[in-house]
Amino acid sequence: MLKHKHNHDECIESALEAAQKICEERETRFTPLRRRVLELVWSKHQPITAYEVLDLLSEGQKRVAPPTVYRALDFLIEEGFVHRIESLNAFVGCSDPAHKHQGHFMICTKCSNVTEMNEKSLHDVIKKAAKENGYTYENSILEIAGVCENCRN
Amino acid sequence: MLKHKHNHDECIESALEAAQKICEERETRFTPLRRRVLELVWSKHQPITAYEVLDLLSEGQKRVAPPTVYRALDFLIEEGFVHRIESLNAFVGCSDPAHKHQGHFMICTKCSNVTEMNEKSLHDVIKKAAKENGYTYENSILEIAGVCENCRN
DNA sequence: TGATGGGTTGATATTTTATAACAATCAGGG
DNA sequence: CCCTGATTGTTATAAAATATCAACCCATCA
Ligand SMILES: [Zn+2]
Ligand SMILES: [Zn+2]
Ligand SMILES: [Zn+2]
Ligand SMILES: [Zn+2]
Repeated sequence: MLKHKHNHDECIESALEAAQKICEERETRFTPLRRRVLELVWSKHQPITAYEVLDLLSEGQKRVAPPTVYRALDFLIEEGFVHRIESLNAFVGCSDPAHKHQGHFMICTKCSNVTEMNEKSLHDVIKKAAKENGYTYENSILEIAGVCENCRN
Repeated sequence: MLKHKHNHDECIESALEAAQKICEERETRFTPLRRRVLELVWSKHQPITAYEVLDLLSEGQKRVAPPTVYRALDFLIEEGFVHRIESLNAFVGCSDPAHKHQGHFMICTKCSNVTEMNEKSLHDVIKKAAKENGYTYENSILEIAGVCENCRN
């Protein structure tokens, strides 16, 4: 269950438009394939595996091969339009692609919905912890498993 | 490079003894296989993959099959003697097996050494963030990538 | 024009990581 | 000893990701 009902088509559309715009700014190539893969990642509005993307991408045409999908995903991750959820081997669209970052997520163990946290304070605490332990911070993944509000009711 | 030089044999030995003791308390079975796998996980004192464990375990005897290793690792993770590092598909011995928890790690991108953080404050901040976002906290993984003190020099 | 070169995609094969399913063995209680 | 449940062995397969090389696209410029 999604946290809030919303027009998901619009939601996808705005993600695609944002990506397009950012790529123009950065002069990187938002090719039809990359656009289509980003659309498919958003289509589920939940974590989606590379092979699920592959299946969707292959519908109504010759089956594509894994590298096609992985390369597109690599690009989208590199640009910050998609995050990889390590604990699920799955991918999810970024809720704030304008600002490059690694994602901090909460994952509902009942419904599999994922919420991205864009909280600077949390980010700062993590950076600080790294520093205190003598590490020069590069990036981090945080994946919290729990039960979401909807699923508790 | 390890942060501090130490007698690694002793280090392994004490991890094994601690595990043995905990299993006696819990009345779970610390079989020779499970003991051996835990020993191998500790032997590297760095994240080790399941198949590396498999190779080591197979030395000087008939090659064991993957399920043998994965089942032992499952047990050790369940008991809290080993953590899985999601971003590396690898496993590492827990530095504080007496208190069950999921691990929070820093991973050096130069030397691959891993430091486990057993900081309650960090744990509390993460729990708090989950609560604020409407989630009932179950557990979490945190994996910070950075450069360790040794590797900066 | 058409050669050149970088970036992208296609295609084939393989590697790496993990699990399913069932048989054999072991350890403890009656 | 026999039964039972847990553990381990064995075979096969699934799932996730990558290596490699060929084909294609397209902008630049000789
Ligand atoms: Zn994001
Ligand atoms: Zn839920
Ligand atoms: Zn630990
Ligand atoms: Zn290092």
